[in-house]
Amino acid sequence: MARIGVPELSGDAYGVPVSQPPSDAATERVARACRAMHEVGGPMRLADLATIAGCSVRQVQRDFAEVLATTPVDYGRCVRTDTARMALRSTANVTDAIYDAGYGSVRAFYEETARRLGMTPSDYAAGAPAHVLLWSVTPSQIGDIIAIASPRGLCRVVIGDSTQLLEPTLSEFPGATLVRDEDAMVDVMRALTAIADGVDAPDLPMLVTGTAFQARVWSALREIPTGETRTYSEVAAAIGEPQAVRAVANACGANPTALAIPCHRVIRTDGSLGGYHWGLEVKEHLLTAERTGTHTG
DNA sequence: ACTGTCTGTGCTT
DNA sequence: AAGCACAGACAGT
Repeated sequence: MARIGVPELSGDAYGVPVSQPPSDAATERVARACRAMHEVGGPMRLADLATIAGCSVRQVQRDFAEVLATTPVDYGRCVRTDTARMALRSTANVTDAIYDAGYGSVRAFYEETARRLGMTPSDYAAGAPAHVLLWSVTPSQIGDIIAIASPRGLCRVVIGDSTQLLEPTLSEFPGATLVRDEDAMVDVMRALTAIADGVDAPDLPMLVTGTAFQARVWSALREIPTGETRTYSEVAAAIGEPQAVRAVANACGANPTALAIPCHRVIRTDGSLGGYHWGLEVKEHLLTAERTGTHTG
């Protein structure tokens, strides 16, 4: 039976397919390239991005694949749809907003955003190449953990009472064939329960999609080490948008893969917990477990 | 391990 | 036909 993840990268204590955290140099190059595209408001030529990043074209492509799990052009398109979305929110003139965002025609906007704006990340995942999605559920200290994955990575992780949550969670992927497969998912579930126990676990390969902004927030969250926390303001600053504190909080709340993207490690500046989609008791339990270090190795 | 060069494929104009 | 994005393979450090 197919295993989840990237077998050739496996080989740590959990036997879980590991995607190594990107290097600082790669993250920095990607950040520079992204900043440039945000200034332009859309995709840029690869050669220009390479100049800005200070490396070869090939390296830019590799960095984007590694850090953001996407390509430079695709990221640029996300930026452009984000730009259009903002513009549409603040103006009544649809046509001007679409042209200002960098689309050559209203039709081009609808052709591109029909796939992006109109779709939730879950819908996108269901329509992605992997039409067969595997799922599993396991009990843990913080409640049942339900995980759904494609062969390319985790798509969804939810926490709670499986008798209540299972049906609606699986229903989020109406276009996919969902197969319960404990065998293929065993290592993934082991890693997720480790995180639930407050134990450090390797990064899991993920196949999630969101807006360009959400992608930046989520990759920033993955860099918070086990046992540490950041404030919403700190995360906003880390992605170069110090004023976007509320947007960061929203992106945390939209995290499709609980635990794997550790949004529970983001708290308020005053030290209070802030919010958590799966219940504040769960967030508190996770942070306490991580802080007291149940680390077994 | 990280990076650049070369190369083939596929898409768009 | 030309230009471009992309990713695999390979070599240099």
